[in-house]
Amino acid sequence: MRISARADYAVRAALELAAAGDEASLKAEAIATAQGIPHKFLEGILGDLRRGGLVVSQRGGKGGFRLARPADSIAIADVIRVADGPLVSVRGVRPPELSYGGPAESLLPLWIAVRANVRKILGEVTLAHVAAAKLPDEVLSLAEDPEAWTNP
Amino acid sequence: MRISARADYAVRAALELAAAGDEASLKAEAIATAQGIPHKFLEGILGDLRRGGLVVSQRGGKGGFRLARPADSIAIADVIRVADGPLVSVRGVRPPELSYGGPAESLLPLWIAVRANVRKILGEVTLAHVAAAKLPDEVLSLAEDPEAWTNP
DNA sequence: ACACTTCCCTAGTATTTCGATAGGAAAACT
DNA sequence: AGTTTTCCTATCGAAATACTAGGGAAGTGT
Repeated sequence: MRISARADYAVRAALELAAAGDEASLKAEAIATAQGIPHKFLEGILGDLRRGGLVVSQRGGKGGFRLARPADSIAIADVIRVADGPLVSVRGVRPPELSYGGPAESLLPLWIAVRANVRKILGEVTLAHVAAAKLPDEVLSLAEDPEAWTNP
Repeated sequence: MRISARADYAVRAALELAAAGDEASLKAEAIATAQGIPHKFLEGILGDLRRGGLVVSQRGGKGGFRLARPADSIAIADVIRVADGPLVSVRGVRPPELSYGGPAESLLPLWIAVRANVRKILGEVTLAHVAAAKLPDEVLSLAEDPEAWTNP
């Protein structure tokens, strides 16, 4: 279960914009160096965010990008979906489109349960939450369990 | 956030073995046709499961594969880890090895929370649960919510 | 008008994943 | 001995991922 570089970069770029304020605009290059993201790659990702309606852009000397909506109205899940497609997929397809036979039949409800659990977190946490380092309590309590940080 | 073909296939193969009983053994070819998995690709995956100590193999005419331990002692998470590496990774690395700067600092605890939530499900559900189509109640109640099946 | 900046678009490359195929050695059964 | 099946290696191609390069379009400042 892996989160792609695209998704990670998209969220981090959106967080830089959220931290800059809903009015201010940042240049792609500034975001790239601030977050250590290859800047031409980031340009493509920002294009997706723009086409997805999450950011607006401005060309020219005083140009750059800024959020299209307030940071507390954009969930992390929104950013990932626009940049990277479905939040959770199995072999590239969404769980409801899968079909399993024989003893694997109950695998589908299992993937659905996993997806529901991921959605519950990423659909609720917004850019404003993360940028301000104030995660909701339920999320924080999950992350604070020392066992959650152990490796295997 | 994607579950790879390797992981999906590995779990389904393990489920076929679990359904066959802890004693019986199945040939790779039989598992491949039962689950519609490319059989040479599956051979490689079964090799990983063997090296990971989850299955044992036997060559020759009456050969095949069987589970190395009872099906109710093998979690879905165990199978995925052996076949596909870490359960959850960001850009290919495990969350604890990541480091974020600036407004993205709280992204790490967020990924940790997501991972903890995924673990809670996949670490608890065993091959026996799924093969018998009897998921634990907490998991079932997540999967039964109609909203969990909607697409976006 | 002109230069400069920054976004925007297309194309190209390297690596990995997924899947198919192939050849052959080792172990077990009939 | 001969068949079966795992096991190991190797390769190949298509697609996706993670970038890189170059140039055109839109905006700003002088």
